[in-house]
Amino acid sequence: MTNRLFDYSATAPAPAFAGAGDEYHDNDNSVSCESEEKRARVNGRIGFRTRSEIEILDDGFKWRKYGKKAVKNSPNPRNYYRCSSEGCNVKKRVERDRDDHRYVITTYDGVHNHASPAAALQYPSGGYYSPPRSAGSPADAYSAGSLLC
DNA sequence: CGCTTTTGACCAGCGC
DNA sequence: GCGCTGGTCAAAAGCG
Repeated sequence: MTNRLFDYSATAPAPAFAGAGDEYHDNDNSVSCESEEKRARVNGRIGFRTRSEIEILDDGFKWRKYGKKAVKNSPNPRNYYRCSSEGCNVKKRVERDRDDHRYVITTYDGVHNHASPAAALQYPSGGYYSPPRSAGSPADAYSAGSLLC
């Protein structure tokens, strides 16, 4: 990786990272989503779409790719990333939007139990988690709950 | 030298 | 019971 150029046209719902992470979920509406919710049984799962030309969004953490798989839902392959920090078992799923190729769907699985290297440089206050620099308009950011269904 | 990336295969879970 | 999809691991190669 090494590309730090990202269009933060959209930003991740930082609050969800805090730990409470009760998932996103537009709630109501998807009854079929329930099974999906059960399967999740992992707290701190967030999905959001970002308008970016690159699929590797540098959110300040060091991600190591550990797998790639072509899913039937989208003609594009899905990439699986994992936080390279020891003790941090946060996983990230990145795939291009099926309808808008200029959008990438990023799904975080888990919560970082350490401050991001980049955040440490900017927020040496020993913050648990520091939101990605630059606050964009959450307009594009939306709960991918319906998307994952 | 160390770390990351890449591809393939294997396994598990769920649905029909 | 079988098939399918998704997800993860492992080994090797390349690059900085």
